[in-house]
Amino acid sequence: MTSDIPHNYDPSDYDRPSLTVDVVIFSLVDDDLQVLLVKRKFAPFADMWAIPGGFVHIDESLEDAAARELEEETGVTNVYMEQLYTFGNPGRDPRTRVVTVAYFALVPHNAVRHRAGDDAAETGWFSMFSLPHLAFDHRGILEYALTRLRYKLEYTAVGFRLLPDVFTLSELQRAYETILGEKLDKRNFRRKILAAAILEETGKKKRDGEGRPAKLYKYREDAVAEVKTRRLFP
Amino acid sequence: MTSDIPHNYDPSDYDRPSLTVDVVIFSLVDDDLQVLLVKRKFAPFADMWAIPGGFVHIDESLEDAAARELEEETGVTNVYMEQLYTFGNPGRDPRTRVVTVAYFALVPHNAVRHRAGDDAAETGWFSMFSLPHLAFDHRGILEYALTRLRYKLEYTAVGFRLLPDVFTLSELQRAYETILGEKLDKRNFRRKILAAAILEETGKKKRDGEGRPAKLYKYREDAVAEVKTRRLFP
DNA sequence: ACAAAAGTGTTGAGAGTACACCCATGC
DNA sequence: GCATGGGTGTACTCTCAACACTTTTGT
Repeated sequence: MTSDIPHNYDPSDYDRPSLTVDVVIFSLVDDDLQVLLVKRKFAPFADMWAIPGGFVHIDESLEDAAARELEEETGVTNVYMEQLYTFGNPGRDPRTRVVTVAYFALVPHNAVRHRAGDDAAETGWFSMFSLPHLAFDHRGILEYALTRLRYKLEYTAVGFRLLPDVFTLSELQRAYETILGEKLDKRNFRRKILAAAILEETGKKKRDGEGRPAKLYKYREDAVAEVKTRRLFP
Repeated sequence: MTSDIPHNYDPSDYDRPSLTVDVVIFSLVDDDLQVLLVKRKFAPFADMWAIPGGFVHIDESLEDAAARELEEETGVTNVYMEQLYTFGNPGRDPRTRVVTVAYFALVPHNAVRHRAGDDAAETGWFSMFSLPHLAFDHRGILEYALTRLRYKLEYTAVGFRLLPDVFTLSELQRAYETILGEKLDKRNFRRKILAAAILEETGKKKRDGEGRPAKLYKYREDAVAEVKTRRLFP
């Protein structure tokens, strides 16, 4: 019921958990699924890597707080982002009770502003498949985020949100293979991804490197992102 | 990163959102999907119906807080419960900033303690298909919970968590039909539910009412609850 | 014997999977 | 002309969906 309490109830400061948002920022770098981490400056876990995040301001929504953190770290706005899970075990932060609402974001790597030490915090991209030691319960959060991302890719077509505005089907397939960790059949991949009807040809071709130039595709703005999953019952 | 801030940072009380858990308690009553609501005693929304919930204690996990609220309202423990979503728009509580972590629970109606006004709060079961006016954003939370429950039933077999320990396949099918809002084919339903291999016969039969006695089934403790969903990519 | 609910199989359609060769370009 | 990656079709299998009658009990 969200707090049905008499007006005179006055919880002391110590009774109330702090609330933060953390944002798992995924990107593809050199055919590798990477995540942006920041080096902590203060105790606890000083000098350890952690998922970027911070306190929720009193007048902003959780989504806005997550988007703000994302922009502070990457300069990027308007990317795919969804709420992942809320982690709140006592003891996850040794100082005090902190509950964090975790989000995950998919950002095209070419859109990221690579900060020139502008606000001093040290950040770095790390492969999801060889993570450093992490502060708090952040390792578990990242693993859960990867599970959710993989699951999502299996029944939707959000993978292209990690690519630039226009991309080839081979690039998209490589993205799926990188994240899912398995080879996919080229013909079946193309048939299914096109059957989902969320991409359209740009009419242009990618002409670089070797080999035959590839058609460039883009997201159809009018499309619904979710491919309807097969149901257990008719 | 969950609050990387210097030690001397001291947010005033007003800077910090309050945190609650709300629990959407589903049950089947007379072949109807119902939800337990409580009547608020205090402003705002005094005398309106609301989803049961309350503050998270400083030393309990979010799951524990949700389970505590559930038990306070129903006397029930050990039921299916999962985190639904965290709602935190500023303005959802007109007094102050309140962020709520919503859970939903599936409880067999026969297990519910029907409170004899024991701790004074008025509670009531309401059909999900004819809800009263609700406090805060609770209508939206219930609608989202129903969507998630339906979605979940489509690719898992958790429906039996709304039934008593033993049940017939016809009862289970009626539960699915009630929640999904559509008729299901008896033969296909049975084939699929049994193919999921999470139920087993008890060897007993339900002998009451009219007609041929039905086999009673129960949950296989060793089964994995999640039926693997069909993947978009092989 | 009849009313009531439980239980049971088959067939056609559509989707999923596996699989190999030709095409367009740059050098 | 050859190396490189892009692009295409088909046959088999399996799952899904639709559909109707027999069985067991109580009265």
